[in-house]
Amino acid sequence: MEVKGSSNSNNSAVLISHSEEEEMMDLRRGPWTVDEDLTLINYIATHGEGRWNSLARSAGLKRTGKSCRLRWLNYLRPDVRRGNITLEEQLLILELHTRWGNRWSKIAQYLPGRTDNEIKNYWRTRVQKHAKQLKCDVNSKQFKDAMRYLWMPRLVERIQAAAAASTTTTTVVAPTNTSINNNNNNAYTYNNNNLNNNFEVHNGKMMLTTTPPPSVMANNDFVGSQITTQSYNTPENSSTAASSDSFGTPISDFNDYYNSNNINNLGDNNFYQASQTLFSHEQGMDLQSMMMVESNTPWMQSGDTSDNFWNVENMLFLEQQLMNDNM
DNA sequence: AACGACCACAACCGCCAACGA
DNA sequence: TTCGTTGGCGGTTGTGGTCGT
Repeated sequence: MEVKGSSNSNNSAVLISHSEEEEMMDLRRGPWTVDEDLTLINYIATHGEGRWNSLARSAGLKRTGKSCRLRWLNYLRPDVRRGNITLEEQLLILELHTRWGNRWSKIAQYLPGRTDNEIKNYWRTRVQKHAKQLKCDVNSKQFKDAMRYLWMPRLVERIQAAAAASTTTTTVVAPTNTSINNNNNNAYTYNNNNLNNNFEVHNGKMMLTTTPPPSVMANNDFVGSQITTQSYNTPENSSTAASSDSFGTPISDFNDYYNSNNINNLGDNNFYQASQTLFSHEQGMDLQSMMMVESNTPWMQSGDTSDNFWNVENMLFLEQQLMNDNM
């Protein structure tokens, strides 16, 4: 596995002096080297973390305390989970972002092993990209509606499908009228208002439950002896049966968003059709006009168009969803 | 093969709040 | 109360990899 940002075994981290202090101390900047990583890991294993400025000096690292802290928290910590954002995690991110906005650290608290930086990057590179493609603001109601009524049900559907493929007992319900109960630091319960099904996410794994969620470890104290090797980018937990990226990949993946049987009866539509329709609705167009506009829009005519059909029933359904949402 | 565009993500920056002297 | 230090947060940038032409 590659080591992004720290794979430079040739000590190629740039020596750049930005401030006088840095110049005096000959502080390093840029990618961390393996040696630096090992130094930091070993020092923390022995002395613990905190007091990062003095830690950096004591460890002999020519880095700012801030840089050490970030390197540790975002990359070197043993409980950092690396690899693809799973479907469950995507769902959580979407849900939590609708609640808290760009409170990345807060969101990260609910995704064990994921860092705020990782979630932030995920949001910026993938979610915002699609908002841009839809020519709307990522914080707009339209986009949030698209997430809520299109992406999230689809995510649940895919999680359900994946779960069904691996087990035959898990049942997950669409979170179209959901609430999240923060039972503890790392577990959630999605309560569907219409049905009595709950699913919970524990340590990044979604499960149907009828019992209170188990307590999840609150702290990840790192206690141990000297570490001599580092398992970079271990894909542990990074890829499950449901770990494919439902909307992180290019448009083609979106296009099949509603091509399969859909719990919300929105089948036979691709994501962009649905989204664009949603936006048109928000802008006050009538359904017939929307259909005519949509059928002539370039994005509808390009790519996977075999299933491009946005029928009145589905649009009425979506409209009903919006009305319910506004009540 | 070469090149440019795009993507993903590590790392950095600036700001701010908390805290202790 | 003031000031310096520290840690945390959200935003931004830099860079290597990938993909399409």
